[in-house]
Amino acid sequence: MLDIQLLRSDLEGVAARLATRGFVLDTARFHELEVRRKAIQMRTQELQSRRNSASKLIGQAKAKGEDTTAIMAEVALVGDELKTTEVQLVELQAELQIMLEGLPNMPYESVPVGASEADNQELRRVGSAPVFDFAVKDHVELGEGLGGLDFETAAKISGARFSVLKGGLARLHRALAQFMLDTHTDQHGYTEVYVPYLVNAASMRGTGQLPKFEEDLFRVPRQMGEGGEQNFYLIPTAEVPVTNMVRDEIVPLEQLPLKFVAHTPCFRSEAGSAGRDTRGMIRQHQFEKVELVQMVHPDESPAALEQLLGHAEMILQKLGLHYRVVRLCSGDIGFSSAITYDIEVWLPAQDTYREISSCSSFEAFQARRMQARFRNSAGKPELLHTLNGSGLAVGRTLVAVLENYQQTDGSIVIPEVLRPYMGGLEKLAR
RNA sequence: GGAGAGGUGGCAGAGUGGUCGAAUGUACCUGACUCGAAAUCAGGCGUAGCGUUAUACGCUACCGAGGGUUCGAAUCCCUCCCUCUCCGCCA
Repeated sequence: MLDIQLLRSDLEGVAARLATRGFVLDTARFHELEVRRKAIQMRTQELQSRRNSASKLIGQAKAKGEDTTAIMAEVALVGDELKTTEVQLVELQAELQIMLEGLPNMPYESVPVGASEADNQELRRVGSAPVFDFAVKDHVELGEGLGGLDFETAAKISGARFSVLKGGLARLHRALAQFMLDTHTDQHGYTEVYVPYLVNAASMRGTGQLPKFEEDLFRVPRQMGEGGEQNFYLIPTAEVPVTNMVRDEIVPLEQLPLKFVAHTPCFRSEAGSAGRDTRGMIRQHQFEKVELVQMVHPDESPAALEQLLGHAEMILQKLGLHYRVVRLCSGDIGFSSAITYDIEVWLPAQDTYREISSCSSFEAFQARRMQARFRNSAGKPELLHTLNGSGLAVGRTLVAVLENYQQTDGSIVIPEVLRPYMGGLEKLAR
């Protein structure tokens, strides 16, 4: 959520910055709502003030045993008008709130202006693509050849966009997650957290998935007492539960920065992506991710994003995988993001780079929604900055390892850093 | 699933229809005393919105959440959520 004060003081400036990401801010409507809100709020508060002082007088008069009919008749009139204006005020503020929650974050100045993926900026390539002297297979062929990847059984159990892993492949998948967690906790200073996979609507609202993107989520209806109904949502990323740990909190200054890492499953309905990446494990309804989350002092967030990006990159470097870092353009960054770097890993079978991590700074956008604050050096509560990034998407990393470490006979050489997690095994073969 | 207790400022904890944004204690800040500290004494000390661009002033809202009664609600009524204790069941 953007700061409403900023919209009030520099509406055109905000509109201009949102325009760079293809969002049209209805400035006339905002202005109109604000004018009405201001008038009604002032009137309401004036009436409340009169009612309060009159009520106080009634109390005093009654204590002395005096007659109060005249003043009570007067305050009744105030009460009648107040009933109307209070309702109007609530409605107006709700309208403003809906409008405000529908506004995406403003991109940083450094974010290249562009309309789509095609305008993203490649920053660097790290490592080099492996050279094969045979026809490479993709991860589906490799996995099925090893007898460890089974989409048919997954389809029977659940449906499309699910997978079953078996044997060495299942273990390799687990090894990757363990390796990532250990690296981030031991070497990068993150605290591991275990969090709920079902969260309430307030948490989804806090990180920006709700109200706008409900169709991307799996909703789990839940009967509450006396016909009440309240939904749980399956998390689409650990970002949601982990970032919401600080919702409605005031963190002491000396505890900053907070750095958390969590390994969780992620659930996405993939509405609107029918027909995209239907083959293999690239785009699933359920996948595992190791997520890095930081809550930092506002002054520190640009540097923290660079560090966080480096932490994610380190995993690929240790795994010996070739990748590139891309700065997303204004038209391609996510709703809540002010700046996003994607890490794209080389997939030889597709002869292309595919996203394996997305690292973003949200500035105070999420913190404002969540009322996540810290106590600054003046002792006053101030909004935190939140950041997160995948470190990394486990399923896609498995795909990358399979494809990049394949041998001519269809076996897979296990990257050295993973071998301790594989009982010393050096190679996956049928 | 059953029974009971409870949710109030950073923390503890009083308040059961009006003078309560809220006693008191504690923590914290300032000052006095002191060479300095401790102890003691005095004062201050919630969040947010609006007027208003303003750490100053005024007004408004906030006592788990939402609704209701009332001229007036932390306090009374209704619904829900959460926490704790005991019993039952259970990975």
